Amino acid sequence: MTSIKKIAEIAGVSRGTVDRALNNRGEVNEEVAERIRAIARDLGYKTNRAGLALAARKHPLKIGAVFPSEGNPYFDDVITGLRESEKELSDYAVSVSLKTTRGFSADAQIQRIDELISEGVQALILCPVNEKIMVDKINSLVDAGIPVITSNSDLENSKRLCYVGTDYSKSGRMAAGLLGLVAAGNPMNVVILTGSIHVLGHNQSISGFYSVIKKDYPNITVSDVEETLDNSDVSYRITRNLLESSLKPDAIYMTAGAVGGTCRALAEAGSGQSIRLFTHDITSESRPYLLSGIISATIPQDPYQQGYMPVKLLFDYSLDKNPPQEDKVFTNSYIIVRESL
Amino acid sequence: MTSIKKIAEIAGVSRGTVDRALNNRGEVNEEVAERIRAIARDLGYKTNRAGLALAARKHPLKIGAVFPSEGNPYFDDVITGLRESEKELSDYAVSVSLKTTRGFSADAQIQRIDELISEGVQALILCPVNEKIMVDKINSLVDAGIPVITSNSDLENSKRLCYVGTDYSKSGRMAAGLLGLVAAGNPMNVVILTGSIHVLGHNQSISGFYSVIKKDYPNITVSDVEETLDNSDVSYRITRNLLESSLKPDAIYMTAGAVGGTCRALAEAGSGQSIRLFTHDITSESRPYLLSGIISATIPQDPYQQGYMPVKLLFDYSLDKNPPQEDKVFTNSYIIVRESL
DNA sequence: CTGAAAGCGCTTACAG
DNA sequence: CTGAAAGCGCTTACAG
Repeated sequence: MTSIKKIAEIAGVSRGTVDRALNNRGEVNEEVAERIRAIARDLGYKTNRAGLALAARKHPLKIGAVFPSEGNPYFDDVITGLRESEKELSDYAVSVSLKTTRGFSADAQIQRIDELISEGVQALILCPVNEKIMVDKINSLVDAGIPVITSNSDLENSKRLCYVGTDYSKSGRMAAGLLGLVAAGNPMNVVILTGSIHVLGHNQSISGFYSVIKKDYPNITVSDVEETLDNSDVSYRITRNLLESSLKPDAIYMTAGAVGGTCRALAEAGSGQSIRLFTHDITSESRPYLLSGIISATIPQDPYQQGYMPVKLLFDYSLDKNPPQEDKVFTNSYIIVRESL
Repeated sequence: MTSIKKIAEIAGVSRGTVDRALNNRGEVNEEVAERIRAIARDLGYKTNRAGLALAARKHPLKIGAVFPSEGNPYFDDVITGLRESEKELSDYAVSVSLKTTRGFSADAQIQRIDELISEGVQALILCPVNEKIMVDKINSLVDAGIPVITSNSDLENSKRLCYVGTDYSKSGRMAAGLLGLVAAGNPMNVVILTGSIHVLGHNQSISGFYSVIKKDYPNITVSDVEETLDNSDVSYRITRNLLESSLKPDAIYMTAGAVGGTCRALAEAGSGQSIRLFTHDITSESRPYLLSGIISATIPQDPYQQGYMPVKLLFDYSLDKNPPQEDKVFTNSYIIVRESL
């Protein structure tokens, strides 16, 4: 293992100079710097994280996070991941300050961000609403030297470092694959309940779903797409209507939240009702319904990692200033059934 | 953050003494030790891994691993996990030396273990065959101060530190849950192809499978259980026979390997054949069959973690000598379909 | 039984 | 532009 010390000896300079050269801190003669870099390259130098971490304790890293988690159990696991990551990095003087909002409001998010900035956070994790004003906010933060990672919901056209979250299109394709499996070639009529047609992710799930049934499962038809606005009162009402409708669907596919309302309506209709429900995610609210069989199967999208990864990535970035390998870090989607719990 | 230095100041002793007291190295007056421990407790002292790691570089940790991976693509991901873990810990002077065997032979495994010991490894990761002689070997290693973690396959009655791997019973239950979902209340006749009735894990999968269909899916019947011995020639032949049999099953559930042989037989029978195949794991061999629809769905068991976790756990153990929280660290099982790839 | 000192690999004022 | 030194938190011979 090559260390800075060894390189310094070989180059005949001090360790400080090697540090400056290798980390492009300037203030070093370009010829000397190039010689040092060449030696490092030849010896396959890799900076040692333990040494780095120890030195970094003199300048702790404060990370801020803003999530619309109030009243939304989906984010429970995201926050667990966030805290676990913080705990694992506590030896490296990393701390995470979390602010929450209820619902999706750009104003509320910006307010929380400003609070965090005044607390002195040096990096941010955001789950931004899809509005121009948030793009501007993110860009001005990044310009001011505060790196931003988007989690769960992306703003592609902003200067965020990267996105960590669901591959919504793939999740939709998987849902279609699962329905195809269950339909087994027989006709199946599906109603899609989506969150909002204004939310990019939800639309991507629907497109993914359609792309697969069009290609592989002509026996599956979608008779309706309705918005729940992630509101369980709305999803309850819609589901009640479906149950009474003359063209009762064989299955419901929910791309987003408000799962509780639909489950409640199906549960009230009793075990005789024959609509099968397929959802994403698994929360404290939906869990009992998977156990009781109201939900046939669900496709979670690793919310834990959506909290865990951004902290790690911002820490890495603070050390080496190299942006993450991937512009979009997709979390795993996988199917679970009652017996998985 | 409390450090050893701070505790030393408060206790009015040297850092060396604090270190000895907190890590039970002996050679310290019991009253002084107790006072130091009390201070550490009150201040919520947690040893800093970065400092620890740096000091540990003077005594690098060499871990040995023995896997029956030759000719068995299942272990590809296990080894990827092993190497990734090694890479992440390289700053902590951890290295992993891997030896492989072809097939399951206690003699071959013991020979590899002895080679590793003579290379000076200080801890071992094993995927032991289920034989008394391996229990004895593990026990004598542990008695000699070499901690052992079993991966993928356990020997519960040995002195291994812990097991990392599949919850076979749960995997079997999930498979049954999935078949129940697909059967949708209609009669379904299943043939189980297992690896060997002498392998504990395979039997646990079968029991798990039965427990669920007995409780929840009376419409599912198991007409036959056959052994493939993880040999694709055998599974090919069995599957051919099933295809020609008068009581052709609706589905095959494979608990173990030899998936390739069954897939080949089903593929040769053409798309008109109506047997649906459910398996565990996903390998370079089985992947194309999931893509082409020969395999309806599969339940991998996170082989990557089976390599990744043991290295981390042995490293942690080398630092603090505390055995892992769990006696059995189960890796995740989850259902994937073609669209998951 | 205890302490002083050196060292793991890195960074960073400070002095020149 | 460069070096010497101190320090992050821990461990460990060595001396007493």
